[in-house]
Amino acid sequence: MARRLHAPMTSHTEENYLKAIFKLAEKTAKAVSTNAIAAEMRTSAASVTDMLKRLAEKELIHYEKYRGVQLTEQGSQLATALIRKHRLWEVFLVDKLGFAWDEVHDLAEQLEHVQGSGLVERLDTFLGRPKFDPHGDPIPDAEGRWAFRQQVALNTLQPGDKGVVTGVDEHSTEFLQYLDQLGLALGARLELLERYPYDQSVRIRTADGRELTLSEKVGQNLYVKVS
Amino acid sequence: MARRLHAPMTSHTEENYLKAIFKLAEKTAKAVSTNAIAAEMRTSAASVTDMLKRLAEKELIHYEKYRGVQLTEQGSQLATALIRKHRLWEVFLVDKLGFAWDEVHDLAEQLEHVQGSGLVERLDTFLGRPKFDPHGDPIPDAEGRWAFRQQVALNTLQPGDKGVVTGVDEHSTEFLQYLDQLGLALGARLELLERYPYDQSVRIRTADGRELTLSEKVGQNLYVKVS
DNA sequence: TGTTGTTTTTAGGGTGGTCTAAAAATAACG
DNA sequence: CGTTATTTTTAGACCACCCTAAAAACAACA
Ligand SMILES: [Mn+2]
Ligand SMILES: [Mn+2]
Ligand SMILES: [Mn+2]
Ligand SMILES: [Mn+2]
Repeated sequence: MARRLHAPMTSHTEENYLKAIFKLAEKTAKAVSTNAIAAEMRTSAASVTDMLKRLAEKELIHYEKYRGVQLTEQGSQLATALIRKHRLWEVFLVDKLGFAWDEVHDLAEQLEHVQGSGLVERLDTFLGRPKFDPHGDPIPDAEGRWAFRQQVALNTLQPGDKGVVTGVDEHSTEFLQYLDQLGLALGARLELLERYPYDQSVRIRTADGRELTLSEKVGQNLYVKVS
Repeated sequence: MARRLHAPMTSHTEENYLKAIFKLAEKTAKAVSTNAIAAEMRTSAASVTDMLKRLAEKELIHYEKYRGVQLTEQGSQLATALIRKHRLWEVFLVDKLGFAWDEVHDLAEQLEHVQGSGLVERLDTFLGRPKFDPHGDPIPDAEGRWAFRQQVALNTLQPGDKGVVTGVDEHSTEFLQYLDQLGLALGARLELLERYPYDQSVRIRTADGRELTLSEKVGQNLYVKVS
């Protein structure tokens, strides 16, 4: 292709890989494995190896055969910028265009790759410099700094504890729509009434007085700030 | 590639070709030539021939070797939808994010390819269903219908004629910034004072009383609605 | 420590998109 | 109408990204 003139330095695909590696590195602390990336990207391990060579060539990751990968400073910055864009666009889609929180991921997945000077900062300003996206995930600022939110999984609360829903661990449409159905949106206040050790489910009361029983799965995937 | 599951039916590249063909077909009425497309896309004629085969295969164009191409109904609809998206995003960038009218083309060129059900219609609603983009170009509606605007090139006016700037034929940064410098934005009122046959330049008076002499080039590229 | 099972890489190939150079078809003109 | 100039297509190659199947490396464990 002779490296097209104004073509961006990193392709959509490369960016998606970087984001996946960043995400995996967050959870594991150790070097990220080829298989983990393949699972995250829903692609083959062979394709991943292929891409890892390219990313290493561009010095976006540290890569040693069979030893897994880590993002370089540059790669990390790129991934952070991408997450910033992704989450800002999600805020736009929900706050300005009126999409539901379970509808925006795929669109943001595309919008995050739009390149152009000033776009992100203008978008940020337009949205009122939000610190969290529609799923409660933090939005890094222009310098890559992350806001920290004091939150725990719902099923770590004890009976009598009160809290506010601040985020979700899962982002699937099924889970988010189920929460909608239960009337549990971001910001919802609740009190934990009882814990059932048998199946790790919990009983809660919402701000409007409804009592709900939530499975272990829901309790793990819902984050709350204890108040 | 085994036709990836959720991959869109048409690639970014194919969409850009369709748009280029649509644009060229508008001006020429005859079948669009390979060379014209190559020039418009800034690519080689060989690459164009290659792509024409693919587009014909997908029945987006009618293509006969050496005979040029025409969009099929389907291709035409796709191109129209793309132009709609492009221009709506331009409105967004200017009206909502505060970009200047000469800065938005490249960004819209990327944003127009974002796919997702409901996005365009929600964007349209959010923007107040605009009928024209920041350059005065008409935005087709969801059914592909175009608004018609009664406008002529500035240099067709006669002394004494008054008008309002409604659009531009050229979209280059240089031209648009020159207009900014002259204080000639969309909606600017003006009166043609005199025509100079020697070099086809014209003298005008703006709403705020300034008198300007505009070259033939500017006179050709500025559209006005006579009032 | 050798064998087995898992992970990762290589080998080989495919598609979409690009290019240059050469061949073929069409258009222009004397 | 034949020759020349132009346009268009083919030939052949390259890169990014993907795949499957086989080989190689590593990890686990008896
Ligand atoms: Mn993405
Ligand atoms: Mn999110
Ligand atoms: Mn485009
Ligand atoms: Mn425009």
